[in-house]
Amino acid sequence: MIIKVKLVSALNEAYDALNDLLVKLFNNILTYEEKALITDEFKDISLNDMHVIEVIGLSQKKNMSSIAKSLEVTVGTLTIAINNLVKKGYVKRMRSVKDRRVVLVSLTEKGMHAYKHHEVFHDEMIKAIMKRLEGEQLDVLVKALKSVQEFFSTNKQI
Amino acid sequence: MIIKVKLVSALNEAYDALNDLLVKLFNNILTYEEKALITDEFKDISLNDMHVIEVIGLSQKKNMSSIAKSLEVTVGTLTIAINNLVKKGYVKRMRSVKDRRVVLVSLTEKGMHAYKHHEVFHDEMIKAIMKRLEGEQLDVLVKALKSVQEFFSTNKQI
DNA sequence: CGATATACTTTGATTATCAAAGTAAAGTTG
DNA sequence: CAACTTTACTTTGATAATCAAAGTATATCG
Repeated sequence: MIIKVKLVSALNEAYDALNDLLVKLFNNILTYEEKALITDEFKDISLNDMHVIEVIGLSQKKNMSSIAKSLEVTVGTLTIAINNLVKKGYVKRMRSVKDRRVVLVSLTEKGMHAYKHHEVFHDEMIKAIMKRLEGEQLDVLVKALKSVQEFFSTNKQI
Repeated sequence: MIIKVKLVSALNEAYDALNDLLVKLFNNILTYEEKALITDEFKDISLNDMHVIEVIGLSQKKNMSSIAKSLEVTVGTLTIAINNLVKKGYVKRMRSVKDRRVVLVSLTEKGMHAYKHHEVFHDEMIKAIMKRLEGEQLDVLVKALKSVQEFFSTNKQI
């Protein structure tokens, strides 16, 4: 009897802790990320802009459709975001020579700096997590997050 | 030598996995929540509206300033959100009799239904997460989330 | 009573977003 | 190969969320 009660209450504790943590985390991550990213050097771009920059990435030119898909916005919305980033000097636009309908987008030097700045933020967050976990706990966490992530990605379109 | 390389690469793997998972999870949870909440019954309110409803809560009347503070928006922004929710019948506005500058806000019947709907969503999400985790996974997840939360809340105002 | 503070609303501006219409290039087909 | 369809993107018009600053009404303090 007692054992059962104990088990249940441990589960309840985990339940409450999870609920509480998820709510708080969501609130904090966004405001933290915003404040961490929008420094004096990059004061003219929004968190949203930074996410566009993140998706464009350092490696190679990307077309509008694929960027829009990654960001889960319409191409029209992306056009406006890219207009802004071009105006501010973070991003270059080019027409593809192969297919002249296609617009190829890439980061300027300034855009790459912003990208690296963002990377540092992510890095610190991940390191902060890893520092606090010992040995196989890290493994367990990765597995746990994977299965949670699976749930969300498969149930995404309800 | 080999052992060291192995260790480092295991850590790197964990690092990459964590980074990837966190980014994906964050995006997916938001879209999942949005889709789960905005059903046929509550098709006229946004996720944002739902968060306002959540903060108002079931218990007692709240004034504008305290709600705005909880949501971390200006009172002006909240005024607009509340105008909408009143127009749609989710929320009631009253003047305090004690201090007639103060506006007291509470949920209508319809608002309470929406609140409960949201609660069910949270409950199902947490249960879905818990169901997928075995043994110590739950513990480690909670611990990891706690440390992340700590990281964010202590570093919040940069 | 008059000055100041507080609680809220309004206003004007900006940003993000979408759906739908528009434009231009590429592909298909009779 | 001319006409139609599809694709890739931009533009337009509308809406929502947001802020800072100005405005309004009430309360408090000296």
